[in-house]
Amino acid sequence: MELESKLELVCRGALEIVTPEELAEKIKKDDKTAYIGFEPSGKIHLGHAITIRKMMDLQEAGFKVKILLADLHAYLNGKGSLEEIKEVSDYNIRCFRALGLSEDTVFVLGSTFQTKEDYTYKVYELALATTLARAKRSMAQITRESKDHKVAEVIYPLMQVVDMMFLETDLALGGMEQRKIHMLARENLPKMGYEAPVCLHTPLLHGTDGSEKMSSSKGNFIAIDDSPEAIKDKIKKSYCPMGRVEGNPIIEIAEHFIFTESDTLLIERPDKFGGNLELTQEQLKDSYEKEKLHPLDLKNAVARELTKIFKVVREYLKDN
RNA sequence: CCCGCCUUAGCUCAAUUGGCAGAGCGUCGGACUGUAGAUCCGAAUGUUGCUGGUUCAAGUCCGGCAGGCGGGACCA
Repeated sequence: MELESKLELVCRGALEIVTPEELAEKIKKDDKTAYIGFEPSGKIHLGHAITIRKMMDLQEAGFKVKILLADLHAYLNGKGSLEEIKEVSDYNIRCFRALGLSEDTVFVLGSTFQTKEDYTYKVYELALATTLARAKRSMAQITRESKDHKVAEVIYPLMQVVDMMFLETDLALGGMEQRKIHMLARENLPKMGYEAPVCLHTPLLHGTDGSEKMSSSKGNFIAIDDSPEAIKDKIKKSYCPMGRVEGNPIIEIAEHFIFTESDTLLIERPDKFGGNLELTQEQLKDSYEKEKLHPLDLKNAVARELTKIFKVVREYLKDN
């Protein structure tokens, strides 16, 4: 693949790359590794899927992909006992594979290396270099909601920074909520003798309730293995203001999952509402904004396509 | 280690001298919209942190334990 097209592929849909210049250099390397970490979660949803798809782009561009099942991080974030978390992580690996990552994807369970002596010393070293305020700030969008803040909360970002070093990361991928931790990494890894990774941030998907972020804890997600009925039901219940494209979860789903696979979306609607339409992404946004496309018609079309797109995922998970 | 205050619905908090455990938010359902939301109705929700006691009767009083917050003490 040409360098230019690799770059284009990697950057497609990214909200931010720190920095594009460094990426252009990294991408020339023969051996290059991209990493992302996930706290094991009971449900893998569309938000996760956006980053996994980006990882697939990176694989195509020649990156070796490492997925961290951050069991200790989940533990530090109060998600349950280590044993429960490990169990969920096996399910998560199946989900990630189902989404289409290649066979040579490396899955790493965090606790297998995060308790090693040299790792621990690096965490301490970073702990000494990082102010409390900075560590807390980096966790603002990640920490489980609670007013009783635990020390665990500030250990978490430090470990994440050290992870990048131990996983020999050239590129760290994450949603925008990861950016403050990533910046902490870029600032401090060089001080510890490790070249800072390029950071690539994907947009966050709004929750089906219209809130800032889709997250399993808030129950405002569509899971990648939701049944067609559940998908339809959740989309029907979703926040979707007439004429408003900005922050509209249904429009976002169309953008990220439908128009990435096909150029147009078929809107089926009764003749009395204008009959069927076939729209490109631009046309869809335009008609929606002008209120020429009704939210319900949009929802029906999105639910139909989303069900189709995730059929292979549901089937993979049934058989594996 | 000691002292004080706190712990009630998913969340924030009420509950008189001990007398049927409530509200707001959220959730769910209905109405209204050709979606959702907003709005208007309606409903559900509890081992009152755990435990022992006093009492006809304990969220409330007494003891113990746990967790949280604040202070004190210890620092040869």
